[in-house]
Amino acid sequence: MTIRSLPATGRAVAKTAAAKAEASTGGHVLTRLRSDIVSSEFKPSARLKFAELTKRYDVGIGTLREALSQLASEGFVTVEAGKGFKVAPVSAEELVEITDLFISFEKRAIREAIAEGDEDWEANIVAVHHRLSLIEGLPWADRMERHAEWVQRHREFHEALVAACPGHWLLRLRTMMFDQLDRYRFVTKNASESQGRKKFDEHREIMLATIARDGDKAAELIEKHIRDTSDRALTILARNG
Amino acid sequence: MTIRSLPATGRAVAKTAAAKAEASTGGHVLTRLRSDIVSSEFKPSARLKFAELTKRYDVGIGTLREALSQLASEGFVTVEAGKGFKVAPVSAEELVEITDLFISFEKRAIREAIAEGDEDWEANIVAVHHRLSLIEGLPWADRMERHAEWVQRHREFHEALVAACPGHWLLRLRTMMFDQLDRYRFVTKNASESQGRKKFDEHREIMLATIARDGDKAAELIEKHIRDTSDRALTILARNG
DNA sequence: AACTCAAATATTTTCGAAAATACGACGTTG
DNA sequence: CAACGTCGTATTTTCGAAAATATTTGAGTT
Repeated sequence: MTIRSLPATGRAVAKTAAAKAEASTGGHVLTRLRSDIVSSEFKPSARLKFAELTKRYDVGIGTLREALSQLASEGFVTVEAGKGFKVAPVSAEELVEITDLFISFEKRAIREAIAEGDEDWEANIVAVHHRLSLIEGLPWADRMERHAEWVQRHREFHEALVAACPGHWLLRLRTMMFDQLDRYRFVTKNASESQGRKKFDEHREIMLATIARDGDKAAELIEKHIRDTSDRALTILARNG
Repeated sequence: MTIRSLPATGRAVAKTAAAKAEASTGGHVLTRLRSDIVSSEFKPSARLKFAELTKRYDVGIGTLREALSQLASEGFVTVEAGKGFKVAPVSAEELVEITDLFISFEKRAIREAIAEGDEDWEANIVAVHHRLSLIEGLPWADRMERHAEWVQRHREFHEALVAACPGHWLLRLRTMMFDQLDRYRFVTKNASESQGRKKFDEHREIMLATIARDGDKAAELIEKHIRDTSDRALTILARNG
């Protein structure tokens, strides 16, 4: 076998769970399907018919079914025996609950990460935050252009913060809630420039508090940060009915 | 539409999620597979080959694959693309973490249930507790004979306690952790008669505190109750290596 | 019109054959 | 003999035809 590639930068980070899933076509369709639900390509409560989906993603029925049942256990779709799959509905109540759960997990996880994290953990946070800030610091038009990339880097940033937390299940549940929040965050994507600037500052402050190993401050900043976004999603949701 | 059936007893409880899953053969094999993992029929870290499983459960490969991927997102099995499925390993660390998470969910859920629960909720708790006590009050030999039934009724009892909690995600995560704990509880099934008597008493006390709407007391009793079982599992786990 | 029932249609669910991939055995080479 | 590549076997992964199930349509009845 030939050498696959020289690690260009020093980014010796293990492949993420998401990247691993992408290896197989089944994992790929799972990712695409979830992304299409998050981006409301498939509207809440819409039926997901195999006939349509096989054409759209060009995969077999079996593969699709596997992806859909996984999304069902993740909570993105509902399934009723004999009646097929539907996109899970969204509601203000659910957003409130998911937000509360996510915040409680994230706060606990970051405290533990701060207590346990080593120098690599710290360095990775700085690196990933930098990547995020490269997009967030852009002129507003460019920033919006690269929204999809921003979502990815934002996720990586929050993941890096808690990566040193030793509780695997805590991280797992945290990620589950983060994924659910994505659905609601999506409605806030057309934010104002001032909102964008605010996020930029918040991320830097969170990063600094974490590096300074100030668990209380980091937890408090994160709570504000998350709740603020959720509150905006909530008002948008209320406006649309 | 004709009357479907006269509710023979007063048990007007909605069909449980588990019962719904059993409707399809896919749901059935999922349940059996999970149960076989919980009961250590398949040992932790053991490979799960399709050839073997199709014979054992007499279902097609596709159906099995679907069940296995769901168990993967529930955390009972692990999956590596191209290498198939394995039973998830168990460890003392994991037991400690799962116990902590479950207790935090259960305590929060029961407080909310006590705040929100109506008379039907109360009545159901009394009924389900009675069904549980019918087995727990049996002479020890008979009690052990019906262990599988006990597991089911024990689950129903704890589910009934928190059923009035309005947070769907909280209940969902709670159930996830409860299911995981089942794997570890299994090693404690050969308990002594005195242990059995203790559980019998604890369940009655929890039931009474809940009916009396004493959230603090109920939460405290539950924490002790759960932690006690986990601690015993922990010592057994340590003894076996 | 309102209701029932059966046939026709639409959709899901199951299954295992076929393709793709991983793994081990074995000979070859440096 | 260790490292490498090749072939054969074991296993997983994908796919869509066929069976099972749900839904709609429409003719017949009250």
